[in-house]
Amino acid sequence: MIKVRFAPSPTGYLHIGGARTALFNWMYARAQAGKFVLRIEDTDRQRSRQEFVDEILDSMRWLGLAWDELYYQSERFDVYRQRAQALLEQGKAYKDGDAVILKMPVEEIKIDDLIRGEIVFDTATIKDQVLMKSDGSPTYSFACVVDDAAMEITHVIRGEDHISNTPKQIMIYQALGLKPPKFAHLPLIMGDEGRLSKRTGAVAVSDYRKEGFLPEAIVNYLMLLGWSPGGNQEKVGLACAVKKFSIKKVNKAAAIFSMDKLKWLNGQYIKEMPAGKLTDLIIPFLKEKGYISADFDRERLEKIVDLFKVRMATLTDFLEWADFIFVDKLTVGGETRQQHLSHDRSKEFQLLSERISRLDTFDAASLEKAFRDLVAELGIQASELVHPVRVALTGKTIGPGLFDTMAILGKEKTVQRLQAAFL
RNA sequence: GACCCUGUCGUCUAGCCUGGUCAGGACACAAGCUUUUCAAGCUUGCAGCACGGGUUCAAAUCCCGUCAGGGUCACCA
Repeated sequence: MIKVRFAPSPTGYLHIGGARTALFNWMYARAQAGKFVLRIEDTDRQRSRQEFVDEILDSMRWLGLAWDELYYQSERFDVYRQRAQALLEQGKAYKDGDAVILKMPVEEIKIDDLIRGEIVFDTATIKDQVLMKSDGSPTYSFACVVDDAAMEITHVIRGEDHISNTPKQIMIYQALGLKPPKFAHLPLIMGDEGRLSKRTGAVAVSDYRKEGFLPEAIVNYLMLLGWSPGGNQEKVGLACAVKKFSIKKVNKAAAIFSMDKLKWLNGQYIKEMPAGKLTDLIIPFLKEKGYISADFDRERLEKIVDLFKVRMATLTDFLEWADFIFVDKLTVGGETRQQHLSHDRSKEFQLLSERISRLDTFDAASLEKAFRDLVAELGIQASELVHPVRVALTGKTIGPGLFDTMAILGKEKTVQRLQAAFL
């Protein structure tokens, strides 16, 4: 049975690049009916923090990447110490102060990378490697090799930045008398200007969550970076990806992260989501913003969400589009006011508010009829009144259809805002 | 600098292994349709095999070189 692992270090939040590595490992494990191990590499006690561990586990769960086994390297120091001691006794390593260092034999090392094919290294250019540091903690490569062997990892799937670590680690396997696993080095994810950084967008998975991205969209986008399901398919669910996934079809070239495409995908997932489910996801954002309290009108909220669904790219977009429904006092920007409310329409607004006040059913169809009758009587174009009214009601020049907007705003607020528009 | 990896539209990619379809799709961009605005949707357009040599009747595809980009050279992981 195959077994893979994702081994993040809790010295920071789960990075979007790390999430992609985790995802490919996870997909490979599921595709091969193998196991997926999560190993927290917290050997650096100074920089490792519990809050980062929590965040990493939380982000993994949120993305839907469940693990079969979980390990912490900080709990395994005895194992590393024993292995180092054995190498010392066998004369394969030597001491320098309290540090244990591996003698690097000179030889040619061949890696048969599952993605890149054969890679050849000459260890003559590689220095002796520190295995145990003076403070008694293992180095990354040593702990990594000891654990991958102990946990019976069959395939190491990791970022391209680890290619040059591979020959060093193979030498450690040899010294330990262990058989190395198979390796697959994934292409890196880059930003617009080199490394992926905050300039391109959020870096931590938890930040994407806060910004209103859906886990299925992130996972979908990430899998498309360096892999394709074929058949010109863009929207791919985890289950479908698992069926089609093949490590050999993973690309070799680094990919540049595109926030535009991620947002597009996120919007696609939002559009196809039932209003009820979407509402569930938006409620926490509304509560945090103070737009709704505990006893809000669920049915009405679902209608509002449904109205804005089609134009949202992220969940937080809703907060910006629909803010006028939740606030009591509307503020209209100076420029917008100048453009649409500088011409005095108080007479028309007054007539409109009188007409709609009399409506028994305050729905879009009735509102539209009342509105159109009025403009016909006044002998003006509908658009002459539509735009100023929208601005007066929403503070925006853009938004859903005006009659839907009025209906959802409700009679009271609509009339009140119409009458207050030119005061 | 040394070693290693990579190179198809602006971006993500299909095609490369097993040479021979106008190099296909998506995002973005532009135009049109629709329309009370913005979106969404539909239609159309723009745009690419890094360069130079080979091999071959035929090269994005196989080989070599050049150039460009990236990664690693820690008692960080």
